[in-house]
Amino acid sequence: MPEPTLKDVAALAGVSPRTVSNVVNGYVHVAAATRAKVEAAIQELDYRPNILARNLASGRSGQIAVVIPYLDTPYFSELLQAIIPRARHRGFNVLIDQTDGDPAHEAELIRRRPRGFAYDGMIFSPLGLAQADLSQRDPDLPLVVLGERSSDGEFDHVGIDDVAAARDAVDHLISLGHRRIAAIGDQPYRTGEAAQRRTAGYRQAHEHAGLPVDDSLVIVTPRFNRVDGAEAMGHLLDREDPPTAVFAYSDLVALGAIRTILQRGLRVPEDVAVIGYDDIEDGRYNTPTVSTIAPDKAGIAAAAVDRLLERIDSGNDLPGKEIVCPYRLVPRESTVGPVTPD
Amino acid sequence: MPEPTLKDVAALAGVSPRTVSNVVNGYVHVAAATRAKVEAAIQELDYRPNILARNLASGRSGQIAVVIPYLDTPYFSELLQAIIPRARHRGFNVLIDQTDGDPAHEAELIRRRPRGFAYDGMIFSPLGLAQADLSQRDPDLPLVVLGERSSDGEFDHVGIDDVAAARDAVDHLISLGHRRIAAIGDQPYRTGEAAQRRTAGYRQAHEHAGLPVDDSLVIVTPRFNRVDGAEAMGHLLDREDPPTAVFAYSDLVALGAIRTILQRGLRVPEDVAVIGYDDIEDGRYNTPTVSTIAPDKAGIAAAAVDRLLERIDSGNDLPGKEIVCPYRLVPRESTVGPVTPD
DNA sequence: GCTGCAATAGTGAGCGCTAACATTTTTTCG
DNA sequence: CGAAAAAATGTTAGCGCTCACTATTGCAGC
Repeated sequence: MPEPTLKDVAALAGVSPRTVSNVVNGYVHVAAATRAKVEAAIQELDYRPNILARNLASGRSGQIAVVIPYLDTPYFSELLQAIIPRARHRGFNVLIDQTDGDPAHEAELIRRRPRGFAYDGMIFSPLGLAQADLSQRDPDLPLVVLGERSSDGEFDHVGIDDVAAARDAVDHLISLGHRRIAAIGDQPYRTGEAAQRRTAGYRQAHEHAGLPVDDSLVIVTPRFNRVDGAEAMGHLLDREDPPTAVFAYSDLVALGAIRTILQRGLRVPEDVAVIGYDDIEDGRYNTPTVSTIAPDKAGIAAAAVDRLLERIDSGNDLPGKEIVCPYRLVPRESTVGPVTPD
Repeated sequence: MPEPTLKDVAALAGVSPRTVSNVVNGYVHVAAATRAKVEAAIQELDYRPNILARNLASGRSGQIAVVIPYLDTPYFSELLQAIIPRARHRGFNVLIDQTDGDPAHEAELIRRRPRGFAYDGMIFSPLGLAQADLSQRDPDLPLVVLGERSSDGEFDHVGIDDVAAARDAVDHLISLGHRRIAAIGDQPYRTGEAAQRRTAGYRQAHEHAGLPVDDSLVIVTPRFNRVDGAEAMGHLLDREDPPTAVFAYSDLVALGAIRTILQRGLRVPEDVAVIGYDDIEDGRYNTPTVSTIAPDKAGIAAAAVDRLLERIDSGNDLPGKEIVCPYRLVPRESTVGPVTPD
């Protein structure tokens, strides 16, 4: 037997299809008695609306795309874990697309809706694309950009104040008495805007404290992962004048750096203090636990989803909006040492 | 201006909508000249088919759901990385659903297509559900089950021979001279079928070698992660007669165990040899690198996707099929020590 | 030259729902 | 108490595509 349709329900309940549709979609102006009648019919037939038909009729797919560089990088997977329930709650399903940071792929995704995919809007966390590349986008695609850049009002953007966060991280190290502080993760090239903001914060913290910046302590890494952190830390420790503290541009970098420090028989934080960025779960369970900048991931996810749906509802004719979410500095063992819990 | 439709293209090309549809969908019987004409019109109008309309007309969503317990567990994320391109290549988009192993959620997903989601079939990797629970499924949902169980011909199942794989892992340790071998990860309860298969392999290997099994060396853990591995290893090392080798039921467990061993000042593999299961990337880059059972993830992904699409195409009236994929034993440093590359 | 079968193209009926518009019933209030 | 506003429901035309069914053409075989 074929699936029951809305018409079947209407016939059984003795009302019009329109009324059934109203009930199914929670429209307000339905008399209680009518609603009960319709719901009984729905129960009896085990009716479920055909989503495909609804999509065509409404012109909506009920899906949003979330485009991130890496699915298995903790920061992104944790962010995704926050985005999905938020979207679900609002009646939208999430399509995930991983770009590997490939600039061509990223550019293509915002330039033109790919064939065979149905989504009503996109949350996009670019990696291989510079600020400027984002203007070449499909103006009809409702878009919210995540991450470290500013939108200049051209599009919606959700993120934290990275420069301030980086400055806070380095301030924390300075306040602990450190004077030779390395930075691991700079990317002084076109698409390294995120890294450059952290470097800017690093410099600001030094300036505020009246400390000189030793440029040789700012280490460039191609990515923000464990291996990069471990290698960079190795080079730093090979120097005659190694730093006493490290600001790592991600928790993964921090974890890699800590591992190298420990492998050399040195202690964290006694010999070298380390602070990371992102507040990923691995850092919270590491030995030592990793001090970090904790962006409000739930807040970012909620803001991004809500803004995107607002934009979709509006027919995509809203001006670009800059949404700045809070972050917290979370001191843990890797900077302040073991804390005895009460 | 509204999006161009198939009709617009047909008008411009001077053919019928049907012919345009044929061209778009790569139907064979289209004269080359006609095809060229239509393609030119498509180009000119920048036409893209409306997926929503196609879905309704064809009764297909072009999407499949992949249901896994955890998105950020390396084994699953790596498997997903293999499934997605395979499905894409075949013209299907992948919807990801994470269950956290929640039995109720898992049961619900296979019992009844949730409202608001469109997919034509499901690849399902159950965690909180026992074999028996799978029979309570929606018979109309094209389903392929992944992981460690057998289907008994009731549904399609793709996996490796876990009992044999576990046996091989333990054989490997035995062949290296180990006689006291622990197993970390047993789950002797209803939903622990996967773990129980590995324990069976562990026992078989002992039997074949004529070794007695010391049941106190079979450690139960609630999950297969680093923390569980680290804790279990701690208990084992606290014993008066610690094992000289460990078969960990996942690479994460192995990584946790290795960490505990190293923290105690012992060496791997000289003091304790460790072999894992899954062949995740973390294990390949760990120090020491982790010996493991490497399931053919690409093969599993391909088999699962292909079988599911076959089932969808057939209208879901295929008998259940058991697909067994190959695996490899990969000896690395954690059992055989450093290997000098040529 | 005629039949018959491929190859090629056209016609039109939906797919099951939404939503604009229309209609009827109920409520509000001077 | 009657007019107007609000609530409740009905009517119906699509949404843009696919696909079963038809109609036309080309050409081999006799």
